[in-house]
Amino acid sequence: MGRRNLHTREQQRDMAIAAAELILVREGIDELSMRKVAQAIGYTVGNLYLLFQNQDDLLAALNERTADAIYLQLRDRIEALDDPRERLGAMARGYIEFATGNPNRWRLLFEHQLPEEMKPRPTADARIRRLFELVETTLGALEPKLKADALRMRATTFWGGIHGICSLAVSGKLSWGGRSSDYTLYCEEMISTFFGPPKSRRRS
Amino acid sequence: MGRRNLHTREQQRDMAIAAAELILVREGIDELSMRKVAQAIGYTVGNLYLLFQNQDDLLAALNERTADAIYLQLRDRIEALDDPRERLGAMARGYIEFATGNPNRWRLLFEHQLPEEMKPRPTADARIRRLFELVETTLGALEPKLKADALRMRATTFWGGIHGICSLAVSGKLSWGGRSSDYTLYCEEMISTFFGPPKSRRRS
DNA sequence: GGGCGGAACTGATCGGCGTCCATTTACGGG
DNA sequence: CCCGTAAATGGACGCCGATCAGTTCCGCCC
Repeated sequence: MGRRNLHTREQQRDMAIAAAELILVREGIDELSMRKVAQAIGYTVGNLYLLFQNQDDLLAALNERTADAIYLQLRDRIEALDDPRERLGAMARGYIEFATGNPNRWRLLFEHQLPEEMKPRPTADARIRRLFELVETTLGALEPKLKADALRMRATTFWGGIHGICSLAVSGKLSWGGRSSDYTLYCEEMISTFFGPPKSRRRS
Repeated sequence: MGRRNLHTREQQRDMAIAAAELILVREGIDELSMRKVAQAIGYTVGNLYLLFQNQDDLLAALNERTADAIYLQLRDRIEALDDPRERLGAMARGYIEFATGNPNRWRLLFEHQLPEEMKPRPTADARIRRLFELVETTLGALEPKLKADALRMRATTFWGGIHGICSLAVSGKLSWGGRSSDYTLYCEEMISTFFGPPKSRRRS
């Protein structure tokens, strides 16, 4: 076969990323190969390299989707909430739920190191920064007395802590320190430690 | 060549693990292959499979060494300290310093997922549990009023938070929330949040 | 409408990988 | 001295990421 023109370049890119995401979710990171992606979208391997620079380029594009998905999920969780304290809790819970509910996507985003030469990916970094700024803004509403530097520091530390819970939960290593697998409990403990006990304590 | 008897099985295992660690540190995870390890110790690839069940088995053995190294480093850091608060701080700083100083070894230990069928590795899990219990014991000395369950919970949450700082630092993603690359600052913030300001505040 | 330039896509190829196993080597007991 | 057997080899297999000369056919121009 030669020229087909069934899909535009952009359509093919989208198809490839979606197919890669499906393979990632269903079969795991190790099973995600360029050959499988190519076969899934009905093209050859060589053609994939006209759409992406290399495999890591495809993975980076996939990671952008994941970052968007997390951002949107957190945004949905907080849009009906007014209290900053509740917002931070909802965001933390949403983050952990995404990580434990989509471990492969989460791991690829945060634990797969891209080679050095691909570092300058402004769009990808911007997606994560947007996610982080959501935390920083909400935290700023809760503790308005903090200066910009202190606020950034506090937000980073807090979110790093939540991120650590996710990291251990996803890799199944939280159980090393006990038996409980309800990661939300650790999340609540982290929130309480940073921001004190919840305002309205439910009975029992 | 056939039978050589230059080294015992156990010696060959140790040589292979040491060689793998060297490659891991010098060249990174992606460059760590069975073929390179075999060549480094002067044997063939096939012989490696008489020493290890497969590549993940070798990596698991390597990870045990890393866990030991972290444990010993933390133990060294705290043996001259009496105050539990200072001990926790020293452990957290030691953990972060190990992670940022040995990123490849740290990543292999915590971010490389072994396949399901290798899950029952009692020795490996015990090494990590020993490390965690060091935290839990020290925390118990600082907050003796906590019951066992609450203590475990608090220790897990605290260490998860420190672990998250490490995770973001190692993957270079802490800078997403700012510019500071002094990970120890986040560490101090986390400690202060959990245990209050340091007892003896140095001037300035 | 016909032909042709070039875009679109293929598929064979390369080197490297993890894994396996039939074969070869040489040590040590008889 | 010789032979059984443990020790180690090396080549084979199927998969991987990546490359690129070659093939096909769309659409423009005359």
